[in-house]
Amino acid sequence: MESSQYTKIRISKEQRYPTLNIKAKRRKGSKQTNEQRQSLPPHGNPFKEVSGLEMDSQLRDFLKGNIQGILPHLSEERTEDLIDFLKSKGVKKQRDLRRLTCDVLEGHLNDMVDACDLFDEWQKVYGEGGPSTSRGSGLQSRLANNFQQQPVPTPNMPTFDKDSPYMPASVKEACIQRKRASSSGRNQMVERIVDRCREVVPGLQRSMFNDVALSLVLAYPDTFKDTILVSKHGSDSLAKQLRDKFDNDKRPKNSTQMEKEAPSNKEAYGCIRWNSTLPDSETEDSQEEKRQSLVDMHMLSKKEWDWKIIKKHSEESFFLQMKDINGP
DNA sequence: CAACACGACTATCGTAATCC
DNA sequence: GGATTACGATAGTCGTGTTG
Repeated sequence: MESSQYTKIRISKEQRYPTLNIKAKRRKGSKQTNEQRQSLPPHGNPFKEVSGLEMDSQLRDFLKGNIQGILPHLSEERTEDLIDFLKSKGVKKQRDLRRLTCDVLEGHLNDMVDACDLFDEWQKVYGEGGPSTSRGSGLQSRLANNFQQQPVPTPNMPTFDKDSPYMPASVKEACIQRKRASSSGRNQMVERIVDRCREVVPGLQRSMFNDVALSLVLAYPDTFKDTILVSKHGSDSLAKQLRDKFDNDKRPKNSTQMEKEAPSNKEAYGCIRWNSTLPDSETEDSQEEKRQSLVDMHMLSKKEWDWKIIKKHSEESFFLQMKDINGP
């Protein structure tokens, strides 16, 4: 049941693109995706790295401002307490903040939402993609066991791991035990991830879920990787599941009401309510002449097409077109 | 070198399948 | 049986190779 559901959504690329060939695959490497084509704003770091931040007072000031910026409701006392906690976890530089998981933060704050907000913000700003200034630090080695493999963050997209509050308990357990996630757990996870992304990513596009899926598959291959591989990375099913959820959520909830409000397709195309009266300025012959001129134009090469005439005659011969569609 | 063909990919939508 | 999920068709864009 469960496996068949997963198999069902795995569409072979060869099935979908029967003419896929090696030559084309070779080109793939240099291909630019649609989202890459779009000129995304640079992922700037609002917290400019300050040299000498290792100094205690500077780091404290930075952390205080940063935390209060993300969690303005947090009291002075709790903020100071959190700063001490962060320092105890080996945070020596701003970028060390990216090493803290939701689980670790929630353990101290006892607040899932606050922990998640901090985690998301720090991942967004100091995500794994950037160069580390403290590789091999005590913190890193302490936190390294939290992941089988560090998830790959996508710029502007939140990062999800087994400790994320958006991960259902059953899926988290599956990740830990390196087992397949249950169908219901996986669906629940997909729903939560899509919700969260929609919440925090302005201008979210379905293609952005490819990286989220890839990130999870890389981190937890036993739990999420396709059993029947379509591509090398094996994240196609999960990516499609996320995209489909995103798509389906965009649809109107009350389809029956929408159907009542919207005209039927036939009516939308004017086939039922077509006004069969010939315009005053036109005759059957003039309509036929325009039709013939369009046919003649079609016989020519595209270079010779006169678009002004095509547009004009197409509009003016609307009566004849409708008559041909609807009959006399 | 422009025009064209083709492949890869995305977004959208209708609808079948499945879930609850 | 309604709601949700997933499949597949279609249209469109873009990059690259081929052709005249």
